[in-house]
Amino acid sequence: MSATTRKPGARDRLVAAAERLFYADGIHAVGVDRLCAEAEVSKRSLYQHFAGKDDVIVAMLEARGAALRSMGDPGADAPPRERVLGVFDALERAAQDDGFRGCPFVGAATELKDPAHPASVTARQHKEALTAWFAERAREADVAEPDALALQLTLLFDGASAYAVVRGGSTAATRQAVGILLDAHGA
Amino acid sequence: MSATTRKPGARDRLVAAAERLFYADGIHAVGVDRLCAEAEVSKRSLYQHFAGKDDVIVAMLEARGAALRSMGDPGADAPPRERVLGVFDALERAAQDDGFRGCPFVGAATELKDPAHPASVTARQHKEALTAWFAERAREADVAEPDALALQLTLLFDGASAYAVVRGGSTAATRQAVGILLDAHGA
DNA sequence: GTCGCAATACACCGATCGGTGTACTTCGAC
DNA sequence: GTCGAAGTACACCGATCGGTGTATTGCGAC
Repeated sequence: MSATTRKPGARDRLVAAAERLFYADGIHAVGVDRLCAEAEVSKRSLYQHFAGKDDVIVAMLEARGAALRSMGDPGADAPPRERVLGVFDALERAAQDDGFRGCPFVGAATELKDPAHPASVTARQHKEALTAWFAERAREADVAEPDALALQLTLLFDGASAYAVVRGGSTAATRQAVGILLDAHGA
Repeated sequence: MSATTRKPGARDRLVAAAERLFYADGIHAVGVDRLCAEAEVSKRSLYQHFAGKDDVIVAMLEARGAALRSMGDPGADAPPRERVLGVFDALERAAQDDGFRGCPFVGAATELKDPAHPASVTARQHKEALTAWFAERAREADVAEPDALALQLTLLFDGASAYAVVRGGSTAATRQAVGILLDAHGA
């Protein structure tokens, strides 16, 4: 028990339920009643912990972000190229699952539409963090244009996510494209 | 007035309103009341032309598809490489608009979640058509692996769309990546 | 033991959801 | 002139939406 939070409690269960339900069925499709029921938390408690549904969405994305940060990373001692490929391997693995619904951040921003929504801001920050992580690996590999390569890898990442959502599963063409870009940039 | 349709009528106005509203605010966020109001069509008429809201969604995607088919295509007499780049130029132009909300097909499939939903099927078909179009251009350019290249171009297309939605605008890295892939495949 | 906080149960709010029933108007074809 | 199809107006349905008010309970700290 930390100094700020005395109990593990209801808030965490709400966030966990939000991660599951919002991802599986969509943010608009899940009402607060169902969310509370699934979390086994009273509606009143929800509004003691959060300002409203929008606030729950943000908390859910932040929890997702923390969990996803080091998704398929083999570790800092591995060569940068392997670490980059590890991320795409993890995505490919996740995309095989029937329950895969794409990147939750892109999904939230897409469904919310409003770029000024707090959750859209969180989504933007997460994507920028992913690109920055790619750029660090590119610099470690002494790439001439690390930022351009990082952006392109992010495009492929989100493109592969969209592919999985719309068509199901994954394609070997993704990994090939990653290799081509890496080679072209001299990584 | 054609032989099949005697009047321009209410159905077209509903589809047009659906294209605008569903794209701008999201499918779940727009109710049938608002849809009818915006189309200046009575609610009763909607249910005389469509089986339900889901049916309107499908019709809206089909209309979008027909409009988008030859989006930025300079024409069949242009070299295949230019025609491919033309599509990405059109996307880049569209992404500059403040109202850009990504590919409507990916957006619909993302928001609907259910892959069995008729609209999800329509979305899948449209994406497959785009990939097939890329593959035709690749074959015209005598590429060794036309299907792989076509898939990769589709990944970049959807990745760039997601980029615009989450971060706003477009990036020059997209066009560079298209060039790299085209070169690597010998197009 | 008792105080205070976290959490609960549950009724309730106005608004909106997708969808329907019924009666009326408009208008072109014949 | 009349008939049928297309469209409109509007009330209505049960369900659900996000959110609140009120009263009660379980439980650890002191």
